[in-house]
Amino acid sequence: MNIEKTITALNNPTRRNIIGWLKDRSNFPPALPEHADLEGVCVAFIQEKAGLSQSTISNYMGLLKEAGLVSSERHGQFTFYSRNDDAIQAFLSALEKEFL
Amino acid sequence: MNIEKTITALNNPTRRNIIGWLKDRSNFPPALPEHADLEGVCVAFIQEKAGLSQSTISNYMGLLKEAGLVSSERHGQFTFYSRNDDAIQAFLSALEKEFL
DNA sequence: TTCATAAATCAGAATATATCGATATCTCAA
DNA sequence: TTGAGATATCGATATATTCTGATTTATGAA
Repeated sequence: MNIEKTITALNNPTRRNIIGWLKDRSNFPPALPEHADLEGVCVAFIQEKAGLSQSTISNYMGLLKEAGLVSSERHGQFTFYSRNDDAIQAFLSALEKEFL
Repeated sequence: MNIEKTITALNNPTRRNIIGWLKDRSNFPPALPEHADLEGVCVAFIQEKAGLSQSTISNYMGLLKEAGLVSSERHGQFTFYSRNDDAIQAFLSALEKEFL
């Protein structure tokens, strides 16, 4: 848990939104039938929801992943990103410890 | 509680340290006798502890105050800053609500 | 009223972040 | 093996942040 990197990753409204959206798969279009059993959401769906360019979202997902807030799995041409609940919890605990 | 402004204020190690230091008055030199009954710590003490310039610390305290994380009281030529525990708690709760 | 001190504000240089379009890489399918 | 689609990476520009020293603005004391 790198608190510096994590705060920086979350210091952006779109990236915070992405973390929020990923709480619930139904925030995105239904997965293709062949992806029905996979965790996570592909970049294109996140991009569409965020309304920013593909390169920006790819970059954002990289930052969130670097910070440990999401994980990714590649399946074919798709990369599926999902929340890393434990890391998010750990971050909040670290903040409490530092500030309270 | 402006989560954007607050995260930005905390997205800096020195500013996070300041919030931490202000938990305990004994992190700073003893107050002058004529200030013994006042809350908070003067800018000069914070500056010395942080090891950054006066203008930087004054600016940082302004950001923290803008974000509601500290309050200030002027007494004579001195400005005393103290933690705003409620706001810090509210921020952590807001983060939890947004992310968990 | 004038001086010294504490803090705030200003102007500026260096670095980081946001965001894009273009290009490169990877993988499936024809 | 070629083409198309999904991501990732690159290069660039605009904006924001960090941090400084210099200046300005209080304020208390001589």
